[in-house]
Amino acid sequence: MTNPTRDQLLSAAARLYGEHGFRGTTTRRIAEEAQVNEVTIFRLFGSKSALLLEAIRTHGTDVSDDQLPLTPRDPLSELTAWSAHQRSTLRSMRSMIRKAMSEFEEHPDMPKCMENGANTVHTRLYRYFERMQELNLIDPKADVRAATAMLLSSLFHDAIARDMYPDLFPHPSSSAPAIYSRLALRSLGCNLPAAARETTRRRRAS
Amino acid sequence: MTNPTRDQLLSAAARLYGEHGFRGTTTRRIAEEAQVNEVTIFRLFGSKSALLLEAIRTHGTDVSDDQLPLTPRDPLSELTAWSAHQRSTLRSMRSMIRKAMSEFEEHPDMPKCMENGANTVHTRLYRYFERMQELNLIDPKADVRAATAMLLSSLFHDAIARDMYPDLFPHPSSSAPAIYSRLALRSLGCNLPAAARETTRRRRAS
DNA sequence: TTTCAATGCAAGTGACTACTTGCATCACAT
DNA sequence: ATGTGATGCAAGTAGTCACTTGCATTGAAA
Repeated sequence: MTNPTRDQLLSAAARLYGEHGFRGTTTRRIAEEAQVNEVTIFRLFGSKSALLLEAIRTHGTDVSDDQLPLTPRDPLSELTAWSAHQRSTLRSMRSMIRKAMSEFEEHPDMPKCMENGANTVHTRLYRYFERMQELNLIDPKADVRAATAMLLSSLFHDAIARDMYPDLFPHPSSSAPAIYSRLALRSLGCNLPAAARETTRRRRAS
Repeated sequence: MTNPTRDQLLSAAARLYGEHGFRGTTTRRIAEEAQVNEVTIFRLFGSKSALLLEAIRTHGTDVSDDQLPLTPRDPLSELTAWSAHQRSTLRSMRSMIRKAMSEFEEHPDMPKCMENGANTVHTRLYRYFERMQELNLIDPKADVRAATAMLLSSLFHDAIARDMYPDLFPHPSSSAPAIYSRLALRSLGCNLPAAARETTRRRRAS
């Protein structure tokens, strides 16, 4: 059952939360943004908190359509595409993520709303690397869990902090997912087919 | 010239900022924490903003004593020690960092206060890897800038987010700096002396 | 002792905030 | 036409907040 007023309020709240955080997202602001009367917020949600919590739940667990195949065939390009996609998603949500993290102590429910999304992404990548290990595409002794963490940390940090500290990240920005993916695979001792390896080398020469 | 009232206010403000952010750090709270009268804030600093800005400047650029040598001798252990130290520093500042990042749009000065610290750390690590490259300790073609970014992102993310999403990071926490360092060196194609490599393998078997 | 600077105390100002209340309007279903 | 639910409007409540003002106190220096 769709209710346009509810939806308007939820998306307005989510957007404003990303801009102003919990305290700075006032009920007056939300009402204006959603073009409804302020009292409607309390009629529909009971309180500002309840509205914001539901807004983050709705908009904060947007686990994007996953593109990592179950069976790795061309790891570098698969991983690059997936990384680019994840970074883009995180980037589009960066303000909200920053706010939720910031308010961990005062509103622990906020980052909590995003935990499922984060764990899902982590599990997907971890499985992919495990599968690669089973197929002997990487060093059997490689620390797959650590590489997973490292690649995700790079994507995450790039997504949420590049606009603040641009010099800390690889340039151009569009190449960063490929760069991180290559490094991650390399740290895993990835044995690429000779053809794929030749391609990689040529690209790096240019 | 030291002024105890000023110092008290600055450190109270910095601490409270880490807990409550800009808006949630009220002048009344600061005064109470510092055990001074609220009006003193305006006498000494003119406004809440000015106090908070100076507090973050004072407490937010704590670039810890650097332990990376100019000439790499034992990269894995040097890097591990350095990483552990950086992570510890970041961890101790994590609430403040989260707040400052969160408030980038509304108070861009806050993350700005930390930029020098971040760039300094980045430059140190980058130089270390470059030096390694000059000494032929790593692949001459390795992307040193990318590996720098990747290791720092891992340390950063671990420091500021482990308490929120513990399952995303390597365990035990105390081993994470070593794990990240190993991966980073590996991604750079680090040629460790045979003895050092043997040691590493034994440790992983246990 | 007097003076002066630093700080405390108390009251206040004007603006903001989440939320409530009572009445009115509108659109849809019966 | 009537009834009902959803929403708007307007006013209000009680509390919070950064900041100001006037007077008082304290400690150090001359």
